[in-house]
Amino acid sequence: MITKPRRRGRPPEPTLTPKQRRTLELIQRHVQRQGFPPTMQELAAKLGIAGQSAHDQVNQLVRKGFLRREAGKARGLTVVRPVKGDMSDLVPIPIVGSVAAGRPIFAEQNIVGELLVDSQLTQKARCFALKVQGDSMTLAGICPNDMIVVRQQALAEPGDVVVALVDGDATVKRLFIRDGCVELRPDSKNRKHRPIEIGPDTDLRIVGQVVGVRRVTKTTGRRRKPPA
Amino acid sequence: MITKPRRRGRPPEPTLTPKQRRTLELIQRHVQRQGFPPTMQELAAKLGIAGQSAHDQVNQLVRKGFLRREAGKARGLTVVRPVKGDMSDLVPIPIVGSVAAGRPIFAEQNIVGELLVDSQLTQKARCFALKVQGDSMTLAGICPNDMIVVRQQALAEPGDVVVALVDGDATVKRLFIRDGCVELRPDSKNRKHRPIEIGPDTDLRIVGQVVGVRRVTKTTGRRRKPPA
DNA sequence: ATTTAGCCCTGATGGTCGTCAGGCGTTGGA
DNA sequence: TCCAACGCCTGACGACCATCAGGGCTAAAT
Repeated sequence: MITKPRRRGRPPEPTLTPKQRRTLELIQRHVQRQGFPPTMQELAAKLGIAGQSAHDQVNQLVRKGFLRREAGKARGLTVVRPVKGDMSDLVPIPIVGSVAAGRPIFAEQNIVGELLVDSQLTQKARCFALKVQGDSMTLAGICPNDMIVVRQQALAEPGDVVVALVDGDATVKRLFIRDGCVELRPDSKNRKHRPIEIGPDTDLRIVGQVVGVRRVTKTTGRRRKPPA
Repeated sequence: MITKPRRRGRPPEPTLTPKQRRTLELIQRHVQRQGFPPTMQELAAKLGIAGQSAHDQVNQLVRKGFLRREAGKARGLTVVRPVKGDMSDLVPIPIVGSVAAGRPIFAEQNIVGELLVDSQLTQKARCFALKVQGDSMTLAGICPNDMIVVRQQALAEPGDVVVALVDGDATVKRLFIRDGCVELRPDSKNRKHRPIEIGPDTDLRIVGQVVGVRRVTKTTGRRRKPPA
């Protein structure tokens, strides 16, 4: 038999209260969206309560083992045990018609639509979507008519699949460095594609790195139950 | 022909300088280990430079598109483009001999060894390792003699695989709630294991949630080239 | 009725943090 | 040789932030 201390008064909640769950979800979302935890007052503002109340709330979550706090530090929270539920979050990125030298990619006239992608993919970076034209990167899983998600950046590292402007023409290629020279290599069985070597006279501008691919596989007219 | 503005003076670095790379790596590691980005002075301290210098450094990384900053906010950094390299990081957790009622799990005498696990797994939570005894959870991928990594916590949600003390005896089971009653169910083809229903008189204490499994598959005496 | 948990508040305090302003030395193109 | 990029510094300022102290209300258990 286990001796029970015969406590008086209201017993502690054995689970997360709705308020606590809400708080935890908010912190989680903040970390996912912003990349860092909220401060007590940011949290309080979003919850519509006072700073100290948020502090109290967080204390409970720490006590129950959902959060860890680095005492005294700004934003010193870590989500130790994520609460269940779909935290995914879609953000729109522009679909650009073409990438060419001279005109900025994000120019109004150049945007032909919008694509919703998971915010995890873009990570707050400037991104855009682009339709693939050639078959030079099929081995890298990038096929004609695919939509690729490109993170805008002027720098890339060897091995990265990039969108680049070579003397004004846009291409998708894998970037390498050989003998101190930049080289853009295709990833394709099609032998007509050859590596492009960038000499000192060539004008190379890296537009961005491919961070995602979106493909809509063609379906026949029939619906449901395709032959197995 | 592209008109060159004929700039004078030293041109900007087109890549990450070693210092910048080091700074970026440090920030990345901080985010991974602590769950939130460092402050300017924390960064400065680790780099061995002044706060403002760290600020300058971060500015460059922002300019080059590796970081994003939430201006004016404490720890307002986000790593937009992770730098390559293995950021994995092993932390030791204690291997406990047994889990029983009465004595604390982490008591010195109870620790029979150490296990190195990826810090991503533990996420700064209190964890320990435990050797599996029965075959009641084989369908959940937990076999006899496996080492399981357990995150210590007194609360769990339906569907979680937990380590629990039922009237003083430790078991690994999957937790469910039926008719408002807690139920611990085995995941095994072995019919001798039956669900345990927790009545109001049963003393249930949840020790922790199983977050990982470690198994060393037995090998024969021979080395290399086992029969295929 | 008493006690305690959960939730929320105000006000104050002191340290932390981002940022501004300005300066120094080195280095590498033009 | 001149200029600009880079890396680094000191000092100061104001806003932000975690935390303390103390209190109030309601609900649930003894």
